[in-house]
Amino acid sequence: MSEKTNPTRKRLVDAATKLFYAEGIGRVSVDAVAEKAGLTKRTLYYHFKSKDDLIAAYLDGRDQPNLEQMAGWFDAAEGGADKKVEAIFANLARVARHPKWKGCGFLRTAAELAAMPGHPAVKAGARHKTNFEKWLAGALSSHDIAQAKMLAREIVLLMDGAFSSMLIHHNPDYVNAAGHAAATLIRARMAGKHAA
Amino acid sequence: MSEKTNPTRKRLVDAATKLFYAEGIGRVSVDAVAEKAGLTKRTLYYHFKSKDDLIAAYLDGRDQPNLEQMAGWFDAAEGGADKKVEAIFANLARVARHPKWKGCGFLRTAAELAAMPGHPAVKAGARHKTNFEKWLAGALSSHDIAQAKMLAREIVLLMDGAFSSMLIHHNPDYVNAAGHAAATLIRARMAGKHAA
DNA sequence: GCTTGTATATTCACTAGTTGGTATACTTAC
DNA sequence: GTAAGTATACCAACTAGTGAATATACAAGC
Repeated sequence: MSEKTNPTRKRLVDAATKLFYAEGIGRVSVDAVAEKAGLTKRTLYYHFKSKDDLIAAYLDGRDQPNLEQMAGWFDAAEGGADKKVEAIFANLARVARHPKWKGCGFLRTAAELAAMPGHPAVKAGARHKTNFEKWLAGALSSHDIAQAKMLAREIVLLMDGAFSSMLIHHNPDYVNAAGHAAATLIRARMAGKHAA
Repeated sequence: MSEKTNPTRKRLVDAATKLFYAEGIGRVSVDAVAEKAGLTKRTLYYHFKSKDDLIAAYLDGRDQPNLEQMAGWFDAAEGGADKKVEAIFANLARVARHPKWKGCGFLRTAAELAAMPGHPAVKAGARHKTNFEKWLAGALSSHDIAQAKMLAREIVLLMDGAFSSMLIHHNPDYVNAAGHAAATLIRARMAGKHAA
């Protein structure tokens, strides 16, 4: 049985995902994850060699679903690339209003593990952010946007800034402002198609 | 004796600042802070009613020094507002290379305390970010930049995104890209002076 | 069909250390 | 003497991780 589809392992990762995202990795004990999964801690340690290993599995498991969420919002929006990107931010501002929303799990984990830069979970976060940036660059260039790579990076920066600002202010205006800035940058490139 | 200038209290806040920033608030015990300050834990609890209180004092103490750092970089740079803002990011990219750099303490604390949105330390972080945004809006408008408030918010978003991206990728290119995007947005307003 | 062997999967009970916070007593300055 | 400040010693709860036993699944031998 594949490591990824093992049902017990999946139950543990699902439980870890809910708890780690809701409370933060440092505030959730391994016992709590095992109990949430309806298993004992010893079983957890059979499937994961350490808590750090479990944290990395949690973030690895969020990579694809998150990318699909973003791509779904982009594809569903009407209009040009500027409107489609702005729609991602608008959807983000909407879901961020929900009381269960607690920011970007990748960024929060990196913040908690700042003292351990080589931690596998930080690397998983970096991979996800890179994947998102690459997907966005591809989506922009297929909409005939000049300098899609540079633009994608700028939009990622605005999005991570939106996550952070929303987390600290609890005010969706910041997310919408980021979306507006992203759309402005895109339109500047749509018109000119030359470097800024 | 004022609460802020009490020397024993200051020793404790200084010790907390170093440890909390270096390790993260969840990974530093109250005992460790007391020991770093050369005092006992009981003395710490005489001056602070809880660890949460100490965390808030740590962030409150960073507000002014951080603002002065940013303003210093801005003032010292040659050129127009675009160059001055870009200089802030360039300095950020420089200091972020230092191995002791561990991101923005305000954002990291908000990330750790995401499950406690009303926590006094999160509020202290929000106050600091608001102070910075206001200072930046004032600095931009005194350089004759149109829509300084909107622009200041966009730059703050880019900066928080730069902090986050740098923390997860450990690559200063992200910080410089954010500075470049900020300068681009400023120049767009310097030329046109009309809404985007 | 039944036993046995073996690898996988799970549990119970435990450890050694750390945590935030406190009860009590001592010291110093006025 | 008294009040502010500091220290010693302690607690009950919780932490990540482990040792040893057990349960389940499945195949081989007969």
